Amino acid sequence: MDDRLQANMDEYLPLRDVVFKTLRQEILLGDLKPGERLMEIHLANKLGVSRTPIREAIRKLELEGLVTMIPRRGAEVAQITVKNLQDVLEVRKALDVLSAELACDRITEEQMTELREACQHFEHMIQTKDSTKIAKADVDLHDIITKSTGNDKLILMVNNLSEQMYRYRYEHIKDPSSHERLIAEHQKILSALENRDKEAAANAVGEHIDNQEKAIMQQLRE
Amino acid sequence: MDDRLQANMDEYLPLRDVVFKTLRQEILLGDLKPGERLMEIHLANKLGVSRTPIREAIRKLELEGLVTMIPRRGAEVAQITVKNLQDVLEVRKALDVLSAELACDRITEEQMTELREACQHFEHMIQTKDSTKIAKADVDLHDIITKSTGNDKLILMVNNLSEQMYRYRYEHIKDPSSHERLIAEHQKILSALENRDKEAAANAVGEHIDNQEKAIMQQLRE
DNA sequence: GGGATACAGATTGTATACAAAAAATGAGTG
DNA sequence: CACTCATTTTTTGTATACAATCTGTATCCC
Repeated sequence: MDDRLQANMDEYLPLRDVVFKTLRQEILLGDLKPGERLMEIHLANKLGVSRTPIREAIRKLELEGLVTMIPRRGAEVAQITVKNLQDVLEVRKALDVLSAELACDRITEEQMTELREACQHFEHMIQTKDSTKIAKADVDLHDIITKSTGNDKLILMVNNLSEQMYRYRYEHIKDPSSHERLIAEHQKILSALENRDKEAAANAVGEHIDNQEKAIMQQLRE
Repeated sequence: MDDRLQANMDEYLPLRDVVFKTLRQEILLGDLKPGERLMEIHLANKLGVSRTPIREAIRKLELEGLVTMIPRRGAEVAQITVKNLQDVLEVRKALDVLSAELACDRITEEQMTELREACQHFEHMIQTKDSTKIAKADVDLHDIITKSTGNDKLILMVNNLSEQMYRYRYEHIKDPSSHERLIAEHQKILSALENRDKEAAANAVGEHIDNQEKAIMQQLRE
């Protein structure tokens, strides 16, 4: 019926995973708004599947913290409070700093090259003024650093934490006044990694997150 | 108004959550061994429920990294490798250090008292030589510190990470030769928090985890 | 004997049916 | 008019049914 869901038959994906990714995307992009109820039959009809895959997807979203379960009332998109965001950012800062420190020790020359390219690519995307592209370039850049630690658990957790802030960070990136600062901060991180200077890397990443926090909090006051 | 009614209703737990907790416990305690297949009908019969709650529980365990999914073959208990444990410990160390630092700023006098009591209780439990009790006392003690940060996300993540090592830590605690060292380390952490000395606290917790890592790795070589 | 193949059983993936609870509605009463 | 209580509807929670497919085994052919 809805072949949108079975796009590539080559690689089989259970419907629950398709639904999971779809719903997560919609939440992160703000398509589904905080507090909005996720009703199973409704979603099932909308996506052209039965309730079973929907429910299994919701279980994952629940553990990821993207939806809140109310017993016998179902799921709703998690309400993100200021306190909540601060908590997430506090943890994320610690883990991103850890990433940077580990990366100093472990990043390969190949990955360094990749990182330099990603930095340049980011600057190009800034010039396009296309927020979606800028956001993607930013994510890609940070992914390279995280991946270079080789710590799978860390990669998983940092990704998860980052995702929780996508909707806000996206708005933040829209603001052109921050663009120059972002480029400078990336540059700082890059050169710290090039010198394999853990302390500098930790400081640079720390500041980067602090600024991000300020921007998000500023934006939340509206 | 009907807050009391709701409070009474809170005792209800969906079967999926019961199953989730049960399976997780069995995995963490080593009752279900790494590589073991989790077959839905079998588990459903064993726990006296249908496949539906089992499947939903497995989806959560999957996201938590406790089971691995093989498409169209089902779930199996995640194989824990040395690399895997090192990854978890690396992250955990960063978060426990963060906890200690935040606790220095935020712990209340009441919680400090609680912590002192927990320390004494731990020493008493050591004397009983009952590993289960010692393990519980140890968890309680660390929980107080984590909770005192007031960071809900941090609390959640540290708990999750700790749980991943329960099976190994338990064996570690059985070894009486480590008991004196554990007491000394707890004492060190306690006094650092008493003096609200972030650096000392961070160091003490860092060493604590390092030693734990050594013990677990030692034990894994058998 | 070795290997390909077809069939049977087991197991997951998905849909649907049924039960139980919560929310919404509406009628009756003070 | 407000308020309560019963009834209906909606929605979740759980169980079961059906379909797809993977695995193992036995058989047949070379």
